[in-house]
Amino acid sequence: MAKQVVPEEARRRRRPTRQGTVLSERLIVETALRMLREHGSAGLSVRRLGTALGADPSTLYRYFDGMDGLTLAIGEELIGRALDGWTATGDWRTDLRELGRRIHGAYLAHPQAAVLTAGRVTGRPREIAADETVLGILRTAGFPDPEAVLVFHAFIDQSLAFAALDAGALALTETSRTSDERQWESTYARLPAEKYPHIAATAQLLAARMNQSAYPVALDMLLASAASRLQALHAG
Amino acid sequence: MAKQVVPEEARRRRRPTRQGTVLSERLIVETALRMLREHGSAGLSVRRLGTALGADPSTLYRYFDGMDGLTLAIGEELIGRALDGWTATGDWRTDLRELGRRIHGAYLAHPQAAVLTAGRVTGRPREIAADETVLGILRTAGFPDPEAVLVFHAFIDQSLAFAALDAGALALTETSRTSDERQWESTYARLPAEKYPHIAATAQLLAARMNQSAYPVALDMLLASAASRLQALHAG
DNA sequence: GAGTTAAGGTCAATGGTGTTGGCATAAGGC
DNA sequence: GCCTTATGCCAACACCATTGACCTTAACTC
Repeated sequence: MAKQVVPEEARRRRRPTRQGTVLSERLIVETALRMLREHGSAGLSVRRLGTALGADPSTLYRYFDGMDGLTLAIGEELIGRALDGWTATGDWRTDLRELGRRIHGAYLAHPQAAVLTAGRVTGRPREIAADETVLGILRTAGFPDPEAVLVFHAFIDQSLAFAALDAGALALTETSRTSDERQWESTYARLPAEKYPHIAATAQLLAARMNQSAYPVALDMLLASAASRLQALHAG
Repeated sequence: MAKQVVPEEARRRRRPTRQGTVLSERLIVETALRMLREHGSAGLSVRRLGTALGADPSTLYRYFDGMDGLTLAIGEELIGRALDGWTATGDWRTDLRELGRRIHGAYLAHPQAAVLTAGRVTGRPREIAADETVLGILRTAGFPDPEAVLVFHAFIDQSLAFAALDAGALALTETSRTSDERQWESTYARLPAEKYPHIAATAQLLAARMNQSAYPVALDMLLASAASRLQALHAG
């Protein structure tokens, strides 16, 4: 009966596994993250995680109520890492650009976990702290509350949306990913100019661009638009 | 040997399955979409799809080179539906806004499918047509090629990224979704003003906003930024 | 129409997955 | 040192995608 999961704080007996390792929630989450990073998207499975820890796979169900609980724990760890060590400069545009890139980057560092967690509202302390920070930057910059909330919403969701999208691309199997990436050189670059004049005219530029993330550009455009809204408000 | 997949156009012999259905790529994709809508994202498997079609699961490998190929075909269908019946007005900003909303809407109509496919580059005809259309709008509007490609990339990926994010929220189980949605009224609205002044000050606005999609706002901001770039180019 | 070819269906098997119930053993409280 | 039970292990279950071998029959040729 692996139904009852004992919360980490209440854990008393720590019996080493057959191979000698002593398990803990921390150790499991960290090992899972390492496996994801090292062995790619297909790298994480309960069985593999078990053997990596030197434990029977079913043992993990004493720590998490299933694969879902494990991924949530991983996601929580990711959010925490996103803002570690950030400090404000006082310039709202600089600060938001940096924060956006950090969020995006933290998720991309663990694509498989990002795909699963980027869309969820956890309501946990570190997520709340991030929201408070972004809202504070906007309100301090002079955005009136309704405008601040609009921009905040667009900023946060855009960051998470691109994180999930770009993470999804990284999380594909090796073959799927290179197949997707080659499309811009193979299929698109060879389309007939009569039928697809615009693609044909920009084929070089497309091939050079489309395999990167569009997030930096989209982020700068969002910030530029916000800046001109702010200016309009102050002028009027 | 199920390695060779015959392209749909070259298909000559159509032998009915044991249960009498005559297969085709169209039929398979449509059945897959229906299964995704009805049974959720975990509801689609080769086996289930096979039985739903009255065919042996392995038969599907005569039509697609695996689950991946099927996913791409579904994505192609979705993007195709987005553009069905659209006509240009000639005003680039109006046209792009409408296209963006159509893409976003088409994916949200099939959230589970959108989650699977929004990140993929299919390189199939209808996707190519969509790309050609958007690029054409930008180049015709007067964006020089490098700028047109940048804006195109940001526009397309932003639309797909938000489609995937918003679809992900819709694709959650009922309980997870309402739990996520309630966060803004329960957790966030009750935070102490001393520790979270900005969230507390805007709690009402947040609760009203955060459960909608931020895509329309983000789209308008992107278009506004593009417009001012275009203006700057013509002025300089 | 008869003969030939191979497309496109089926069957059976492989090696993977998450998950669970039962068992045994040792950790920690007494 | 005893007793309880938490916790690790084992075996099994029900799925999954994918593949190779087989066989049926549609469609093409003469």
